[in-house]
Amino acid sequence: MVRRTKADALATKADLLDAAERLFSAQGVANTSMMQVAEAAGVTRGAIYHHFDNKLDLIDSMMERVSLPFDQMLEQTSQRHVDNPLALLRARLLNIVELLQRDPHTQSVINILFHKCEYVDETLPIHFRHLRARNNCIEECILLMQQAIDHGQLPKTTNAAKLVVCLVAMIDGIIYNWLLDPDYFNVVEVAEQALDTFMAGLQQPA
Amino acid sequence: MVRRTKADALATKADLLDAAERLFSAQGVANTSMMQVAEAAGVTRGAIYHHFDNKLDLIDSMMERVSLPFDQMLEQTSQRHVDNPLALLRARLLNIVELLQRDPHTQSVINILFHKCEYVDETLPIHFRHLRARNNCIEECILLMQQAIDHGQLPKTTNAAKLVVCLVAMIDGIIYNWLLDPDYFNVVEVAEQALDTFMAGLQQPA
DNA sequence: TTACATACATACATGCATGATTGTATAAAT
DNA sequence: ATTTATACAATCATGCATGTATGTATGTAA
Repeated sequence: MVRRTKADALATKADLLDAAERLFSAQGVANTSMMQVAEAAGVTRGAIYHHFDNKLDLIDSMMERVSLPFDQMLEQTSQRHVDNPLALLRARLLNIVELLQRDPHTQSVINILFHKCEYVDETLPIHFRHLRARNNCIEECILLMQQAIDHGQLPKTTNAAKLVVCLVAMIDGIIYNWLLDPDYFNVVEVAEQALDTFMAGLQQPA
Repeated sequence: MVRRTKADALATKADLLDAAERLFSAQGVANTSMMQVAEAAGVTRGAIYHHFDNKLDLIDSMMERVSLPFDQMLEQTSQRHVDNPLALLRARLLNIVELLQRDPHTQSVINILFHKCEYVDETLPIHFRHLRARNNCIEECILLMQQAIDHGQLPKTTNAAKLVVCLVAMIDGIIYNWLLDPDYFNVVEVAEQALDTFMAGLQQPA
């Protein structure tokens, strides 16, 4: 009804993204219409189609918003672990879980990715972003584990690639199950326990 | 067009369930219409609504079909492990993965549950079945781990409940990731590695 | 001040998807 | 042999959801 300034437009866009995050996370992507998102943001569908091409573009923008802090986290190499790749590996994986527990945006978006969005061709561009991030994470973990082997922190016979898949899958599984019922257990606690137990097991030869 | 015998009707029903399994697993539940399912089964929508109340009922029947072999598997207590609860625990979890690798029906249905179906209120009855099975599994695993502690196979200080959550989450995560890209790794191999490493870690005190 | 671009609201056209109803040919029961 | 129930096909009515096109009031630049 009214015309707004450039800053107001950005606020509207953010409102739309917030509303989408909430609604998608609560009711699922396919089950939420553009109309509902607009209403929740206090505008009409016209506003959405002004800011986003379509539903997919809306979701994509939503994802991009949280991928930023995630990428930042990955880049910061803790100085404390410069000569302790195994500890860094542990810290890296734990950081993901801690970010998840701390930031509600990350929580909603990961929840959408895991439980509220079908993994189909139509939504492929969204999942590509997710997969790329995951592969980056795996690659870095393999690198770190390899360094740990070279540093003598792990047995020479350690199969880094295979064990990193186990490790990352374990974290994925913990997040997956926690999001299903966040009151059932504490993510960070369980993740720590899981990491410690698994990494203790790494010391034993097969 | 034609009228069939009672056995033929059952065949039609099975065809519909098969078609639904394939299509849902390939394109997602929300993205697949009753029309498509009917066409894939070589009948019209009339046939579906004769055999099933609606889409949800169709999905539910689909799930029920595979829950049978799954439940059977859980009931068979291997005689080899009567006095080795830790080995039985390992065998139980590995059995799930082996069943998954072996049976394409289980594969499709678990794939639907994990990746092709939004976890929303509307589909709650479906996920309840899944959650119930998972909780049964967790409870039995806790029981077994407790027995292992009593048998002296694990340290007295072992926190069974917490560690079983880690274990089951790890298997979940492996399955989750494997279904995303079945060619990336061998489920059974990785699951064995994961179980062995984690259970080796159980021997170490915190 | 005029001209244009921006930020939406409103209205419209279209396209499925669902569920219900009805029709019908055949098996099964009596 | 007749009746009835079954197993579908075919049609219909309805309801969203999407995308687009248009209108309009306001900021913004010249």
